[in-house]
Amino acid sequence: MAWEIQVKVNENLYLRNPENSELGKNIVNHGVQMIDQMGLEEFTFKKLAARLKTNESSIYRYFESKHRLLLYFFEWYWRWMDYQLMFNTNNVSDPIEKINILLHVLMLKQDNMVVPGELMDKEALHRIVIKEASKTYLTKHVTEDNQKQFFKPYKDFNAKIAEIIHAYNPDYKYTRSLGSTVVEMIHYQYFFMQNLPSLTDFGTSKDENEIIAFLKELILSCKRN
Amino acid sequence: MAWEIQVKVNENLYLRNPENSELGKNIVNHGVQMIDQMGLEEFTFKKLAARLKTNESSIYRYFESKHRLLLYFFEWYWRWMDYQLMFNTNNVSDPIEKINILLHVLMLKQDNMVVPGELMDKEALHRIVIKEASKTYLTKHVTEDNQKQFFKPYKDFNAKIAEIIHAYNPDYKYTRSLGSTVVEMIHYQYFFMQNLPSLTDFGTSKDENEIIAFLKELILSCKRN
DNA sequence: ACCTAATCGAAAGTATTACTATCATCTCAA
DNA sequence: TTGAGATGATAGTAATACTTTCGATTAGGT
Repeated sequence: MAWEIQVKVNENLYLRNPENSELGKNIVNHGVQMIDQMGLEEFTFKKLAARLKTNESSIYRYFESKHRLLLYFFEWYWRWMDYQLMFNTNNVSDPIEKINILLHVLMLKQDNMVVPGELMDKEALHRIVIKEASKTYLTKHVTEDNQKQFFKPYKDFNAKIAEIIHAYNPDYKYTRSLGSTVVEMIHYQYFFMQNLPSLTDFGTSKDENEIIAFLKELILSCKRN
Repeated sequence: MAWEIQVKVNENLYLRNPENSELGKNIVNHGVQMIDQMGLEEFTFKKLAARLKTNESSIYRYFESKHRLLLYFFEWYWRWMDYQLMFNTNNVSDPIEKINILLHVLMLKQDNMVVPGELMDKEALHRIVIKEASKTYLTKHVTEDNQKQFFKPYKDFNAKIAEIIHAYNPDYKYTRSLGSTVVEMIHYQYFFMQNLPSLTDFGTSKDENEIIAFLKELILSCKRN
């Protein structure tokens, strides 16, 4: 093929690069499927090994723990998101249109860049990020993991949101906090809408577009007139 | 004493009411301390039993699992918050002042109602809620737990926030979602400020009052002029 | 074709967790 | 004084989250 886009993940997250072997690719792809289906707590390397008809120890040769595998997905997701945002906002100069695109990218409602040969199930990954991502940093070793740069893609993505908000609203003081609010809330409002609907205004419609509308209005209305 | 205020927790959360015995009270009070100090994942009933110089099995007679104990704290916290909000907004009619009080209550910066004989460490509990609360509902059995009404106090508190927002801004369509955004974000922004500061605008000052200012402005600016 | 290193799978082992079950003791209220 | 309820000690279970060892297979370089 004439070109290729590759998501490059922090090397410290794995022991052996899963991209470089069939087994590695299977671990990642089936890992996403399984965590999506059974939830992070039920998921074990033993079960994954059984599904791949291999041995637990083989998986441990790629990832030193379940937590690192989750961090791998988390990194992968935000690097991919970063690319999607860059791609979809290319040649767009209107700040409001950029905000609009941002929200659609975050909700996985953009035109997906199809990468040839790419096996990662983006929808399953998106569901994992919604439900499990906060478990990557709500731990007692956040600081350590942060020093190892495991949250860098997430923080970089946030910085880009802050920039977009700044372009729309240069006098606003809380661009970073509003940015992280939007990212977290696009996931939480979705989760609440599905599971604890009275915490949202979308319990009846269960329409993701309403979440986008809510957050868009939230960002736009922060501008003083 | 002439009066007493008691936080009443859903009976399905415990096997034996911990309020009714010394051991029960110790489980609850030392449980809060330990989870605060070592984090939820490190905390076990065995360690708690060792600290109380009792046996694991005795603790299991009060709470059928660690998760239920966490839910107990979560319920307790939101019922107590509910009382604090009611108490502190009593006789206040100005909507903006109510919003202000709400944010200070949520940040534990209100005048604390001191309940005589009350042992629960509110500051430790508050830290637990910041760091561990989302783990109560980001599970595969949310729906079950929700049916058992375990999230009722949290949802009730949210409904009150929605009312307060509505009183200030009657035309606003997203009162519930904005309410849950504010509650979640007062905790997340605090956590980010301490642990992943680049996700906020408060990394340098580390000042909780700035979080309150950010959220206050966020709520107030949603009103159309 | 041959050697070597890397990779893999199988099996077993370890420490810990999250419980459950049994039983003896202790206390306190009728 | 009797007996119900609460407690404490011990033991046991199934599962998790790994680690270690070892032998077989495979792949790459000369």
